[in-house]
Amino acid sequence: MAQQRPSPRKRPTQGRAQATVAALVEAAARILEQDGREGFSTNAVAERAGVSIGSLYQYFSSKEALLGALIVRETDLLIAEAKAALVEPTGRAALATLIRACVSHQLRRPALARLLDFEEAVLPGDTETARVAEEFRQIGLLLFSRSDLAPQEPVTVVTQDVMAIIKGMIDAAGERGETVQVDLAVRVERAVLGYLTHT
Amino acid sequence: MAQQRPSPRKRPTQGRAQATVAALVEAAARILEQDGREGFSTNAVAERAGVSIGSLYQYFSSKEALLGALIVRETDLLIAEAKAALVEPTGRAALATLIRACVSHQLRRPALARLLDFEEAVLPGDTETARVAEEFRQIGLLLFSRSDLAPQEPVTVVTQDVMAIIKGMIDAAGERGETVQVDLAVRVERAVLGYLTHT
DNA sequence: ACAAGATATGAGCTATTGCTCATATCTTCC
DNA sequence: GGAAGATATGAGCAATAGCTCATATCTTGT
Repeated sequence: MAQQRPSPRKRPTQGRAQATVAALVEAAARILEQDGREGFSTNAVAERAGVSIGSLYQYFSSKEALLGALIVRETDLLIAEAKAALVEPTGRAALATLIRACVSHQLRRPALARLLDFEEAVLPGDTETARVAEEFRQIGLLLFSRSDLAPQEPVTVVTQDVMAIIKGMIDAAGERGETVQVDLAVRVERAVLGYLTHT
Repeated sequence: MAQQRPSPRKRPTQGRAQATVAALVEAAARILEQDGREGFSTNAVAERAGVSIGSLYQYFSSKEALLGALIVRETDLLIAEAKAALVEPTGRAALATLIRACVSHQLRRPALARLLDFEEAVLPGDTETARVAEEFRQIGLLLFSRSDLAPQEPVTVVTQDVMAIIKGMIDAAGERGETVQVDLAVRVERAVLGYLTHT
């Protein structure tokens, strides 16, 4: 949606609007990171973005819509990284890539990622957030359907469990300020492989 | 604190206050379960508890204090169940017991447990909530210090990771409405043992 | 230069929030 | 019965929330 690119310099006016929208979404992210949900008011977001509340409501129908847009922005980022896993030759390599994507995504902005994880589960799913959630789920499903990972349970269950393990370990690590990506990735990988192969 | 018991029938007045406090805490739980954080207002809690806001503020210095009391109540429940793990003969049995405690605690009131997990991490830790958090952590530490679990990393790291795996899988399961405790416990156990033994 | 659409503004509305306090009602003991 | 403390009440305050709308400014094509 934001990725459409009409011939450049053609309608610079549109650029202004886009910049405003981007500023608002980023302001929302920063406020959530620094002050948490309780500080997340539309007035605060607008001020932080350097625009008026009027402008905020010109682009977002409600506070929730703004939060939804932020979730979509972040999840799209994660999906882009995670897709690299799909082209790996072996299931194991694919898993490692997926985990690295998740780890790097989470440790980039730990507080934000954690908060959005929670909020995503609570928010009444609008169409866009549902889309990205599903898209990410599909990547997992595809991965764990690979025969060389030999899951012992239905793929859907395995996918849910593995995603939960990854998310759980990563959230906790980010929460206590862990920053070394490799260490964390190695441990998560061990946990997931352990889950997949333990008899 | 609430567990003190002066000779019964001696000061029944105290009983009234205790009942009010309990009603308030339980009302808070129910509101959080049904309406989430956004519906969690002190006025709403008081009304649901069948008392006035005045009474609420007689026993809780702030909204956060009330939330803290709820967290303490729930964590104490979990700790009571989890302590059974400490007397198990083998490390593996202890692990299974701990996991079953967590699973049963989580599936009893899934929405509440999930929300409090998150809130506990965000809330400015007062003394009591810090106490229960530490008490629970100690149980984990004791468990994973057992030689027959043979961890490959520092115990503190193992404890954090395993707790995160348990919490992550269990939260996700509760969120999507899973209700079969045994199934879930088995899978969590496999994940944890896999993490502990995978080379 | 000008019309017209796109974009931005912010005072201000209504509703609700967390919380206080003066007052009232219980409960106990003499 | 009545004093005294414990407990309960709820109207209401200051602050803030989400959000609207009449108005202003900017941008572009002609």
